[in-house]
Amino acid sequence: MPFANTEIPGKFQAFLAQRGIRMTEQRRAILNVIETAKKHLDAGQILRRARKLDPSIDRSTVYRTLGLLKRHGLIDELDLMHLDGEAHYYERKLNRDHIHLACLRCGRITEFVSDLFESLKEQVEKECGYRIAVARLEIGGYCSKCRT
Amino acid sequence: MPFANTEIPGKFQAFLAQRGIRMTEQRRAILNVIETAKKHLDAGQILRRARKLDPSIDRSTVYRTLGLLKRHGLIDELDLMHLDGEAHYYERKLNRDHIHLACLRCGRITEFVSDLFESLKEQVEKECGYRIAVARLEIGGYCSKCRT
DNA sequence: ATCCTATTGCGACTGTGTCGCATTAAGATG
DNA sequence: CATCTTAATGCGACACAGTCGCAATAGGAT
Ligand SMILES: [Mn+2]
Ligand SMILES: [Mn+2]
Ligand SMILES: [Zn+2]
Ligand SMILES: [Zn+2]
Repeated sequence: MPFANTEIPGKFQAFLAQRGIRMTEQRRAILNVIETAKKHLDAGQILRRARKLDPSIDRSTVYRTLGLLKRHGLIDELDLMHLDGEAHYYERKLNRDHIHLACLRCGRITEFVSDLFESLKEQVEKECGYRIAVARLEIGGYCSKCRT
Repeated sequence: MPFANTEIPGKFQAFLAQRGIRMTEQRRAILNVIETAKKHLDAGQILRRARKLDPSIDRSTVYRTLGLLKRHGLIDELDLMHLDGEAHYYERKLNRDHIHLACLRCGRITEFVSDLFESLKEQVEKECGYRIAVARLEIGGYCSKCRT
């Protein structure tokens, strides 16, 4: 469940328009689904929801759109420890990065923001000489309720 | 390229024996491949290398053994940004966790150890109440040679 | 040497993600 | 508004990772 939506929906569309990327009926539907999602969705779930807005949308269009959004840094792709199958999960990128914790017993997903994480990324950029585009910290473990 | 091998090969076998897990010809081959690997390998690569030691080994045995090693916390599973296909990569777990950086242009993989990373994990355990089993920090970006 | 059962190979299967190609429709232009 | 260019789509076929049930095999305890 990505963080409270403090963003105005429609941001994606504005961003892409500014870069001269063509807006289609299908893209509008997919962007809408992702922007308003209250949890992490995989490609199949995105497809099903988008089809409620535009029933003609094809699976491959979803994948192509996810590729587009990834390339432009608008969404992040997650494994969430592949607790159920091999699909990847997507969420819109917000101002601030966050960490994902997945409980290996109950499957609960927790999000966490940390200044230490920001410092760590800075350290990596400096000491490894990388310019970071995506930073994914995913943790598998046992939540307070499931700890033995 | 996992870090310099300061570990004695055979550790896996000893560990599993101690837990009363049956050792087979096939498992010995697979463990050997993983323990002596000098870079991150995917399941297909592990299979091909293991077959040189025991040609009868089947794909499913590799996957089952990887599952076993994951469950016992002996190996880590990585995406490495899925730079080439959807396969996952494996490496033996060492004393110290490390971060993976993947260059989105040249594909180079860099490993990095950081105390900040250790502190961050401690913070997460405390503040989120999780007992961490696996912590994966994977970064996609541009290495010093590829930065525009 | 015998026995129990965990592990294996096999084969068939599921599901994710990709791609080429003919068709459609965005949106720029006049 | 009609025309035109070309990016984007739907479709179908595909590649490939990973899983599973089942009968046969072999570890290793006795
Ligand atoms: Mn993955
Ligand atoms: Mn590594
Ligand atoms: Zn839990
Ligand atoms: Zn590079």
